[in-house]
Order: sequence, then C-alpha cells, then structure tokens
Amino acid sequence: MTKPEQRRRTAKHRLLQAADELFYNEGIHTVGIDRVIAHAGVAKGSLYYSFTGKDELVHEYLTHRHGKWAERVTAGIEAHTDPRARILAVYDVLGTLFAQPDYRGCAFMNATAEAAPDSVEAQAATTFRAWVHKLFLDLATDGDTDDPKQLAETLVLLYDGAVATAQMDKAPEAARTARRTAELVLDNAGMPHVKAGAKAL
Amino acid sequence: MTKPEQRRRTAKHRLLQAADELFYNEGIHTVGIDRVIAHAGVAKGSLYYSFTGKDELVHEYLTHRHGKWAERVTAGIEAHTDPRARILAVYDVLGTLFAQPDYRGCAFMNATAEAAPDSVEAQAATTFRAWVHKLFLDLATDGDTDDPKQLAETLVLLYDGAVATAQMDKAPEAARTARRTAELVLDNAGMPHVKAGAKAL
DNA sequence: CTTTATTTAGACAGATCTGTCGGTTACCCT
DNA sequence: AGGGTAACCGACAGATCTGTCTAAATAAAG
Repeated sequence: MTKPEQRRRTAKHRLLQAADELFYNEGIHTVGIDRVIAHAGVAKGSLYYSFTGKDELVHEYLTHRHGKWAERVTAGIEAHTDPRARILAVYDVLGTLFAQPDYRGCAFMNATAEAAPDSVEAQAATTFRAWVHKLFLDLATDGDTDDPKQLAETLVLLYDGAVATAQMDKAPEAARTARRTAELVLDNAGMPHVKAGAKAL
Repeated sequence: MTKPEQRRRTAKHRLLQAADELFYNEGIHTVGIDRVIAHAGVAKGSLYYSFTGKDELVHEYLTHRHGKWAERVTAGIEAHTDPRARILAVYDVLGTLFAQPDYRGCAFMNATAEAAPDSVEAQAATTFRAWVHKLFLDLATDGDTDDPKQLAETLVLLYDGAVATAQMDKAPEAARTARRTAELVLDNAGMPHVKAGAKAL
C-alpha cells in the first residue's frame, strides 16, 4: 500500500503471511485483526472477503506452519538412508530451526497455551501432534529394536524437550543436547550404528 | 458473596486464588479481571485496592506458582540422600504433577507463549528458569561425574520434555519416560547406583 | 468492452477489557 | 465511642477488538 508498486501476490496471501509473522511472534490473542491488516497492507474488508473470520485465519496460519515444518523435517530425513541417521537428522533440523533469530518456540505449543479446549488452535495442535508421533513411530519402526513404540515415545520427549528448552532459555544448543541423548537412547535400544556410507545428498 | 457467610480469608487472598485457577486454566490474556473478581466473589474496587493492576496480579500469580512448585520439588528431593536418587526424585514429583486432572502444562511456558519480551510474565519466567537450572546443576554437581554442567543441561531438557509432552498429549506417563531416560543418562555419566538404603519417607 | 471478482476506505455496531471514582458499609483497635 | 482500614457496589471513561456494511475503485476474464 505504501507505494503503488504492482500488487505482490493476492490479498489473501499477504494476510496469511502477516498473520504468520504476527501470530507467531506475539501470540494469537495478543494480535488483533487491525494489526494483521495493517501489517499486510490490506483493507479490513479483504480479510472478511477471504476468510470467514479470525478463527479461519488462525486455522490456516497453523495449517501452513504444520505443512512447512513437515516439509523441512522430511527433507532432512530423506537425505539419509540409514535408520539411525534418519532419526538423528530430525534433531539436526531442529538445530537449524533454533538458529533462526526469530525462533520463539513451537507454534502449536504456544497456541495451546492460550487456547480453549475446543478451539481451532486445539484442533490444529491435535493433528500436529499426531503427525509428530507418527513421524517418530515410523522412524523407530524402521530401526531394528525391541520396543519401537517406547523408543518413539522417548524420541518425542527429546524433541519436545529441545523445543521447549531452546525457547525458554534462548538456547539453540538444546538441539545438540537432544541429539546426543538420542544417540544414547538409540544405543541402548540396540539400534545399529552406520555401517557404510549414507551421507547422501 | 453468594451467601453472607463469614468472610473466608481476605479479599486479596481470594483474588490470588481465583487468578491462580483462571490464569492457569485458561491463559492470562484470555481471562479478564471481571472474570477474576467474579470468581473470587469480590468487588472490582478490591482488586485495585489490593493490587496496582492486572500486571501485579499476574506477577504474584506466577511468583506463588514458582514458590509452591519449588517447595514440592524440594520436598521430593529431600526424601533421599543418594545423589542419583535425588535427581530421579524430580521426575517422580513431575509424575504426581501430571497426574492431577487439571494439569495444563508449565505456567511459565504458557505465560511465555503469550507474553511480550519485557512483560512481567517474561520476567517471572526468567527467574523461574534460573531456579530450574540451579536446581539441576546443584544436583548434578553432587554426583561424581565428569561434566556436571552438561549433565545438568540434559536433565533440564528431559524435564522440559516431560512437561511439554504431558501437556500436548495429555500423557502423564511422560514422567516415567523422562525418568527412564534420565537413568540412562546418569549411567552414561558414571553416576553410581544406590548403594544402601535411602528409600526414606 | 462488459461483466464479474477482488480490493479499497472508512464508518459503525456491539462486545469486552482495564482502570477510576464516589459514596457506603463493615470491621478492628484503642 | 471513635477513627482508620478494608471491602463493597455500581457507574463510568477510554481503549480495543471482532465483525458488518456501504459505496466506489480496480483487476481479471469473457
């Protein structure tokens, strides 16, 4: 709006981008739609033309966060073939996340913190958590261990621990701590070390 | 208020109690002072007579949470003398916390999620985190290990992981997962197992 | 070019939220 | 009894927040 430069993307897209930045950085309840439309450089009418209301905007914000994060994690995993390396890769991706200067924790944990039990936030958080669990359960099942389910639970806990510690203490190194501990857990579960190459990519 | 029964405790005390319940269960930004005074059965004037404003109420809410939790953890620790047992006791206390039906995560993590950088919430969270780190660093130093600092970091990560997982998945068993993993970490750090009794309390 | 979809600006309603103020009532201590 | 503190009630100001609406400008598409 500031300048009559040609409209970059659609209003809906810009709203989503503004919502992503503001909701993540400052919290969902904290940020009003006035702030969102101002940051997007868009009229208020466009928000209610593109979305049914703030709830839908929040829902799409979380959905997109989920999608982007899943892509990033999947890419990190798929760079390796060895089951053990694929698991550890998740914590390396976490490390790159924590290194971002604007890191402010998991969008779903933060949303849950201020969400009512049956809100869109809680809904999105539930499907996100299902994804996290499936992720680690699949990875753990690919390894040759006694109790992949318990292993997966432990890996999820290390994942959550890294995310929370990194946020609360502004400590990006939590990713390495989690990774180191994960290695210990994998050793204990009888997950074999890398045999040959697999440094793919 | 409902009945003219003799005033139970002071208005300030009831406000604090109401704030504790509502802020913890529903979030700080979500709950307005009208809800707080209604739940406390107290006039609005009493709030601004006892506190300078909502911020102070929030600050005292978090301070009291900190104090009560510290007491509880300390009590759990002091039931043991063996360094290893004292560390593991923390995760057992977490287990009793998660078992509470109203458990909704760490008040300080939740507060941080919706807090501005220099808010009272952020302030209280900082001193809480300092306490957590000192707690584990002291415990780790008491054990006879090579790198107590790194050990403490790992234990904090497991603590945070348990707290976060238990909240997100409504999974109280995360405490046992964290404890099990902590044992593994302690073994690896060369922390000796219980020699004799210490099953105090 | 003409129709349709998208976007804009701003005013407005209705709710809610924090904080203030004035006047009144109950309690405690001396 | 008297004086001060604590608590009450309710109304109000001012801000903010979600959502609606109108009417016009602009883009896209046939």
